[in-house]
Amino acid sequence: MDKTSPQDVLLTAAECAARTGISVRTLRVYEANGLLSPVRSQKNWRLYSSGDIARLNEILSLKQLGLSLSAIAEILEGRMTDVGRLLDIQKTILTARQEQAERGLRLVAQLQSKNLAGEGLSMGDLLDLAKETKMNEAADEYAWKRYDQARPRTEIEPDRENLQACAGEYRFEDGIAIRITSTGKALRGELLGQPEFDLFAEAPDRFFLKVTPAQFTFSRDAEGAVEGLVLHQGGFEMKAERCAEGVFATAKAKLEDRIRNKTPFAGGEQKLRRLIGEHREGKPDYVEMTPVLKSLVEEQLPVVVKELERLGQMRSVEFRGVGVDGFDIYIVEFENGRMEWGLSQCPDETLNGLFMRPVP
DNA sequence: CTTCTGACA
DNA sequence: TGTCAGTA
Repeated sequence: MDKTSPQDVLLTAAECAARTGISVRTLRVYEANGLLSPVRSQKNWRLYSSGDIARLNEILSLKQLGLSLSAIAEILEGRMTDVGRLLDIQKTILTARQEQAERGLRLVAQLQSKNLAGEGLSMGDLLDLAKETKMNEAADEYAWKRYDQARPRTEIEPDRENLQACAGEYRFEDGIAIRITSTGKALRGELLGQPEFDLFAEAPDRFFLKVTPAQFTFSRDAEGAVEGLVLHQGGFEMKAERCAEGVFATAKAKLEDRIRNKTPFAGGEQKLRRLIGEHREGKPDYVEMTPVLKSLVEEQLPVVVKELERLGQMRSVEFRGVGVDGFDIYIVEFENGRMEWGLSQCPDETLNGLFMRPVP
């Protein structure tokens, strides 16, 4: 079922695990449940093809929706049409919601009787109730988006005129510019500081990337002119509006200047020192971060906190230069070692990138 | 040094 | 799902 062409890159179990953020053990479990079937090397090592990775992404998305491994196996293996698959997933989501509503109702009944008995309700009771009634909708929606963004897609023949209409420059709400060009047969996209990528059509105004699970939808105004786009990635949807030609080139030139002249973001070092301090406390300030970065930071926080604990007091912070991707690179010395930190920010100064790694 | 299987928590 | 033993 999985395509494995000769030139396909094959990942070992550990590499695959690292890339997808799950453990080798988990990969084995999925395989045992018939969800994955990587090829084996002569040494009997598992080798994961890009097809396996795609399938794994789909499995992980379905799992986020709360489906059991056996349910996922059924969906993936049965010759379920797309419609059948969607109905199945919707059913799972709605069932979960129903169960949650029932839990909420039980809680309400409990609190009502407590109230009637004149016992008075505590703040904790009310908070429980609020949590039970409100919380999960956002989580469901996020899980659904992640699934929809990660599912396999089918390419269609793009319409020439449509490609031309989509081409142009756009700016996201945080000020980041993106350039879309038409080759006549397909679209290419370029985000500042990142390699260009191809966009494949799956619908007239909807395109997807093959290198990573992400899609673009283009929107039109009343006259039918393309006025904006939405980037769907990582469970998020980021809107951008068409902007003047040349904005991208200007931003690119500015980045190249920063790289050449080793110019850090204004106030970058102070910001970094503050961030490291906050990470040490396990309480980063998310206010000045884009939503995407926030979720990334939240995800890696436990690991970072542990690492900072090991490293001890911060000794010094030294700016090294600007990377090709626009990240300011700093070397941070600690009592027990050193780390490299990188940060990048949008034109409006919100933080949109942060990475850290230990260096020898 | 890494992966594999199987077992147990 | 983490971890351990005993191998290949």
